[in-house]
Amino acid sequence: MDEQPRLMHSHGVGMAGHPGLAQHMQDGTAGTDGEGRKQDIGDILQQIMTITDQSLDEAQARKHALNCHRMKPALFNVLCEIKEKTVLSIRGAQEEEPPDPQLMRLDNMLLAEGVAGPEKGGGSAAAAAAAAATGGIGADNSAEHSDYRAKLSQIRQIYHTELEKYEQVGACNEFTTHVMNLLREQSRTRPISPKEIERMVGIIHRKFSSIQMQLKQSTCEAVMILRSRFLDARRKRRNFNKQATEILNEYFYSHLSNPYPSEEAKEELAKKCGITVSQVSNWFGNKRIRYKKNISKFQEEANMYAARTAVNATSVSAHGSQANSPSTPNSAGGYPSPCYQPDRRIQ
DNA sequence: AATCATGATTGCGT
DNA sequence: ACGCAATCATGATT
Repeated sequence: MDEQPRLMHSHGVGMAGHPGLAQHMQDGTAGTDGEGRKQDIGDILQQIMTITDQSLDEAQARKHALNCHRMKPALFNVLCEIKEKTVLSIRGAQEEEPPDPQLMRLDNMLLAEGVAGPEKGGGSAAAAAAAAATGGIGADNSAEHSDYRAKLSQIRQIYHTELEKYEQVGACNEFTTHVMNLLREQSRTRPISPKEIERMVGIIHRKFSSIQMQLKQSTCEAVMILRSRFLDARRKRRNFNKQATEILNEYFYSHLSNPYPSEEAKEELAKKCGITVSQVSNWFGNKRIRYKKNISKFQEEANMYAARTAVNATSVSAHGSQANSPSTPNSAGGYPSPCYQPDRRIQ
């Protein structure tokens, strides 16, 4: 494409200054007036130059004629020679980029959001993750997230249909093979080295992958915006349901001397309450500080839960097996406990 | 609309 | 990495 000026130039100067070739030409064309086509190099080159301007049929015919021309091999060699010299300047140092870190980052993000994952019904994985992140029990906030889920799957669908167009198995390869065939075809009449074809394929691939990258980037952006709008838990804070808070409070007050649940305990609590482990951690963090800050305010609550666990303990004590009942005495040195005393109410 | 309650976030120290 | 303390932002209550 871009070598036209160069060819034109060589046509004007290079050829004329090649005595050997000129000689050869004259010899070759002198006696062949059988087809009635006496052409000099200029004409042939002119044909080659204008071949793209012709209609396809005409071009095809002309190409065929050119191919059959007896001078063709010689000319072609010369063209190749010239090309070989000029092509050196084209040979820009372009190294194949290894797996692009940014692209990988985008891929990972999309995968994590459930957008790039395997085709599933409505991105349920993402919805589940979202539900877990905001910490709710299904029925409670499924309505909240249905909008989010719908929008996410919309994004997902767009992403996939767009991606299919540029996927390696799709249009990219098709286009590439098409171009390669075209170039191979042209390489019979035009000096095109295999390396050039290779280079062209590289260019096409880079172009396609850059389009893909853009697609992924904009999809990521869309997902992030969606997330920030719908899932910013801080903006859309929901109180835990009563059962969850009771479970948490029960644990807290029955472990008042050491209200620091282990990782496993947190996991169990999270499962029982239908919230995440980090939410459990948050809850205990808040609870500890707020309890400590104003113990008297929590006195009533503490007594209530203490009484409840006491009842539990007596009913369970028949079995004798207590995995994690209040093992440490209340005075072990955690928080000053209200030490359950029905008579002594709040001071 | 004020105020309180509460889950989440942030900055810091360990 | 964890906990604490302060703070934010929202939900619930008055």
